[in-house]
Amino acid sequence: MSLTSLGEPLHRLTHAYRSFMRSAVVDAGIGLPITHFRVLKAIWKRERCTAHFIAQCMRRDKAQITRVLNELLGEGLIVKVDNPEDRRSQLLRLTSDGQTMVGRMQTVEQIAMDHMTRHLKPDDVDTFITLANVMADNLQDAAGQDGTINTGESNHAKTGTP
Amino acid sequence: MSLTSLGEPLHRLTHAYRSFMRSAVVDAGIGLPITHFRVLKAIWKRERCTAHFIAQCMRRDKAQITRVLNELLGEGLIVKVDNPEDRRSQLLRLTSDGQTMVGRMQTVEQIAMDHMTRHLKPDDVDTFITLANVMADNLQDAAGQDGTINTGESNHAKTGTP
DNA sequence: TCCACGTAGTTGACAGTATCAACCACCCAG
DNA sequence: CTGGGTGGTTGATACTGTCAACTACGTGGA
Repeated sequence: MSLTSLGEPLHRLTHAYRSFMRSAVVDAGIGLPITHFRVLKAIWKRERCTAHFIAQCMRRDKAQITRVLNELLGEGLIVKVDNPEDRRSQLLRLTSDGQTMVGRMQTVEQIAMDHMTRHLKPDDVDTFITLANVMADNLQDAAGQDGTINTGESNHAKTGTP
Repeated sequence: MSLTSLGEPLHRLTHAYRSFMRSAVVDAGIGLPITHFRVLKAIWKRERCTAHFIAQCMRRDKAQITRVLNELLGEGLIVKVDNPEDRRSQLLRLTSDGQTMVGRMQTVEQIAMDHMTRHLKPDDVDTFITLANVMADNLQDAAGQDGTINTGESNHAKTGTP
């Protein structure tokens, strides 16, 4: 039965993670969905961040990004400022509320990570991350052949802070 | 900052996997969402399977399971038969169409797995599965405790499939 | 210059996934 | 029989993901 035994553990882990994060976030009195936080974090990490960049690095539809950004805007967590290099786009920046929010969310995420990796050695966590990235690259590579996204760079969003 | 870098690779892999599977399924001319397949597979694997069992083993809300089952029923992929041991529930069984569908879907899933684990040693895949299961267990353990998350450990009913 | 084409972002529509709460029918212990 | 627990259904709602059409702007070539 080991044929398909990769998908199920992956679903299980993802579901457990999302579920844990969601309730932890609610417990912390934060009314922010996970995706919103991820977008917020991307803006926080990236100076000169545009909606396009977020859509690319998260491999999400730009439509979804637009909507998330509008909600973050409505919550006063970010602002858009004109991009002097391209009038079609705006640069995204955190407000001070946004910065505070990132801090709070990261605390929550840290707690989740601590629970998640309990009894695991840092080495194991590292291995996991590496394997996950390799697999994601493999899949995106394979999907790319079918005529999907291919904008210049190949896949190494190694979570760096450029 | 590498402490919190577990969530992103996980999201990335999950998204890539779901995305790949979705389009592969569509390419194969199968109009069945992933969740439906997972439920179907659970029924296929489990003799004497009930909705409750599926909800438990997938950790999903029973409401969602009900709806998925109704759609599978509508597609003629499963049937419900009275459970002689409990008149509240019905046993779920695949029709021959359902069996065929499981076969087709598994072919697709196998292709996804092959792509996903390209360049990886079987050992690596094994390690990944083990780590994913440990983390999922950790999170479910932690979520099992109530609200405020701050316990050592007192409960470790691994409920596991080794 | 002007045009055609590409790109950044927006909007609408919809499918799929997840969760909560109320509810019915049944099971079981007392 | 009665009351509390359980399996399943239904309604409501929110989150996530995707496609297509559209606006406004950027760029390269005639």
